[in-house]
This record gives sequence, C-alpha cells and structure tokens, in this order.
Amino acid sequence: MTKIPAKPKGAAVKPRTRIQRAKREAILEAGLDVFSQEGFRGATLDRIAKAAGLSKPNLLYYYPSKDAIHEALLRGLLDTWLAPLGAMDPDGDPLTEILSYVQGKLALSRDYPRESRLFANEILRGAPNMKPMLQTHLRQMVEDHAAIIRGWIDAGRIAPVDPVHLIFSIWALTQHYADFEVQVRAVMGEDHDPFPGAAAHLDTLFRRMLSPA
Amino acid sequence: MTKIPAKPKGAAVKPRTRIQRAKREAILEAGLDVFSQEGFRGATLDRIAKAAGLSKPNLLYYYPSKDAIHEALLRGLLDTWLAPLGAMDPDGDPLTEILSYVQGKLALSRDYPRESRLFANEILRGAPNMKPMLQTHLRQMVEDHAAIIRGWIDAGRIAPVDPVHLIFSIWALTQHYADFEVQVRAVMGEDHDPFPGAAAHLDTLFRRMLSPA
DNA sequence: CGTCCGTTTTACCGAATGGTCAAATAAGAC
DNA sequence: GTCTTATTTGACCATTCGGTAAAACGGACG
Repeated sequence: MTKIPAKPKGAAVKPRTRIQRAKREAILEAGLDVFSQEGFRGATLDRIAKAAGLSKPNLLYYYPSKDAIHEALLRGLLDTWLAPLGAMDPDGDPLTEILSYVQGKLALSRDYPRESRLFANEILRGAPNMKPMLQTHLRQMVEDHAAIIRGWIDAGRIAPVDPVHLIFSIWALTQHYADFEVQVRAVMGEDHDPFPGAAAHLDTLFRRMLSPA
Repeated sequence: MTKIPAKPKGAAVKPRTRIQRAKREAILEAGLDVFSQEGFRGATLDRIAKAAGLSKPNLLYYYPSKDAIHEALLRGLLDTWLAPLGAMDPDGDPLTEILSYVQGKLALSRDYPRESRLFANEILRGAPNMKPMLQTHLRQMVEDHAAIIRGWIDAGRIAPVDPVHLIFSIWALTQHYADFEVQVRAVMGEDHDPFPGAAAHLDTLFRRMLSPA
C-alpha cells in the first residue's frame, strides 16, 4: 500500500488496512462475548481486552472507550438482528409467511444467542442507547408488518388477532430460547437440544392460532 | 423485651425487633429497585443505601455484603415468583386451568415487573446463584405440571402439544411484557397500557392452540 | 543506514467500589 | 441516672475500573 495523502491522523478512525479491520473485528467479537454475559456495567475493558488477545491500552487504540465498543455492537444488531425482520411478503401465503418468519427468528436465537442476550441486557436496563431507534425504526417496522397482517385478517386469510401482540408473541417465544437458555437447559437437561422441539412446538402454536376458522 | 441469654452477638443475624425487620425490608425494597434496573454488577452499595435512606456502613450493618442482599432477593423470588406456579388442578377443566394460570402469570408481570427483571438478569448472567435451584426445584415443578398436561392430552381434553414447551411458552409470553416493557412501550406508545390487549391476545392464543380438534 | 508512521507496551492516574473500624449516638432495662 | 446493648456515622482502605501519556517497537521506503 503506497502512501496515501491527507490521511486523517486521529488514529484508527475508520478501518483502513486489513489488519485494523481484523483487530476491530476481534474486539467486537470479544465485546459481544463479555457484554452479552455480564451486561454493560459488568463487562470490563480488561476482560474484553484479554478475550481479544490485546492489552487494555491497545484495545483503546482501536476503540476510544468502552461505550464506543458497546455502541458499535448495538449498531451491528440492527443488521444481524432486525434485518431478517424485513421479510414478509404481503402477496405470499399468510400462514407460510408468518411461520417461516417464526422459524427464521428461532434460528437466529439458536445461531446468535449472544446477540439476543446483548439486546436483552440493553432492554432490561431501559434501553438507554437504543430507545430512540426503538421508537422510530422498530416502531415503523412493526407498524408496516402489522398493516400487512391486518390485511390478511381483513381478507379472512388468517384468523383474527391483534397484529402487534402477534409480533410480540413471535419475539418473546423465539428469543426466550436464547435469553433464558440456562433455564431451558436446567429444566430439560444439559445435553438435550431444545431447538428441534421448539421449532415443532412453535409451528403448531402459530398454525393453530392463525388458521382461519 | 427482657434479656435473652445466649444472644448471638454477630449483630443483626436474624430480624428480632420490628425496627430491624422494617429496615431490612427497606433494604430489600431498595435492592430490588437497583438490582432489577442495573443488574448485579451495575448495582452499587451506595445507590442501594441511598434508595433505602441509609448510609453505606449502616446498610452493611443489616446485610453483611452486596451478595447477601442479592441472595436474599433471589430467595424471595421463590415465594413471589414461583409460588403461584403451584396451582394447576388436574381435576379442573384443562383449558380453564391453563388459561387462568396464564392470566395469573401475566398479572405477575404487570404487578411485579421488578421481580421479573431481577430474575431475567440472573438468568442472563448464567444463573450463577440459582442454577442448582433451577435444576431441582423448578425442574421438578415443570415435570409435575407436564405430567398433568400430558394427562389432559391423553384424555383428549386438549389438543396435543409438547407440555414442557407449552410451559416455556407461557413463561416467555407473559414475562416478555415485564422484561421487555421498554420495547413494548416504545412500539405501542408510552401512554398505551399494553396489558389489557396482552391479556386478550394470550387468551386467544392459548385457547386456539389448546382447544381439542 | 535512517526516518516515518502505525502499533504496542509500560507505567501511571483519578474516581468509584465493596468493605472495615472505631468512635459516637440512641435506646431500653434496671 | 446508669449500665448495657443496638444502631449509626465518619474516616478510611485496598482493589478495580476506565482511561491517559509517553516511550518503545517494527515494518516500509528512500
């Protein structure tokens, strides 16, 4: 890489080199581990640094503060966590659309439990860093989906339900298997994988609730 | 109160006087506030003491450590949180039994959201202080209830479902309105009370899922 | 070689935190 | 009033925490 002029000197503002990108990625990975387990206040820079294989000052060379790491992770949640929410085709078969959304969300809980717990921790604290986003972005998303669902109901294609509470139900039921994994495993046994059973159960649940009378 | 011989000198071991009981109660109340909002690590003795109207050393006179307060609160959860679980009459009408259990649990979320969030925080951290209890007490409770439900299913009195996942569903759906209250309010609007709608929705949901075919 | 520049480390700082101690202060019991 | 015991307080401590400063390192390029 040849010398680039006008290189902003405020070290590590945007990931330029592959190395920087990799280290910042490692830090986010470590931060996700620690924040999702311990919550924001419980997480320490030392633990994150150690988990990322860096010294604390070195970590702070890439991210200027603990808050910065946390906020970067929360911003990342928008992609990993809320993007799959964007998929509900008003022209598709209602039950199929909803059921596959449910299964997709359940798969997220299985494959990205740390992200789910990070989000849960943030909400539990009162969402100090996400409230504006929830009140705008998420709210809009819910309203859009609710409108679609309401359309299906009005057309008699699924049984009538409150669309907003239906969406809450999907979130609650799927995220439960990530956020309360410890409880689920304590009840079902440590070696028992709860997800296949959960997938079948949720399919049954929503199918029966929504099948038109 | 006359002199009691062999009075254990390790100050404030068990609440003897009315005053002691009141102060310990105030501390638990303050601790519930702070722990449920901030999580274990986020809660500080200073904040708890201030919320309880005491100085920090005075607080530590009644409870020997931060852990002691936290553990006392978690022990208390068994009564406030899991006791209403004890009520499912195998000889009652299945749907009525389950639906009233659901409504009872939802009322808990409405009336004791701090307890729900305290529990959620503990589970999210991996339940370091409750795991043994979950694996014994709670597991047993779930198995007992599952057996009752399975009996109802075998008798054809409700539609077949996985009883354990059914119980998880009830917990997830009801606790969601306490633990994710901020999100619910952000989506529905701050002034909108979600609980009436939730009650109706959950009644519909479980009724449709469980009504025999 | 030296120099430049991004990176890493060592040493450190001030504030916060969980907790202690001993002295001061209520609060009965007699 | 006085003795005893329970309670409260202020001063303090060791550790941890988030963060800083500056020096040392290391590779790319002339």
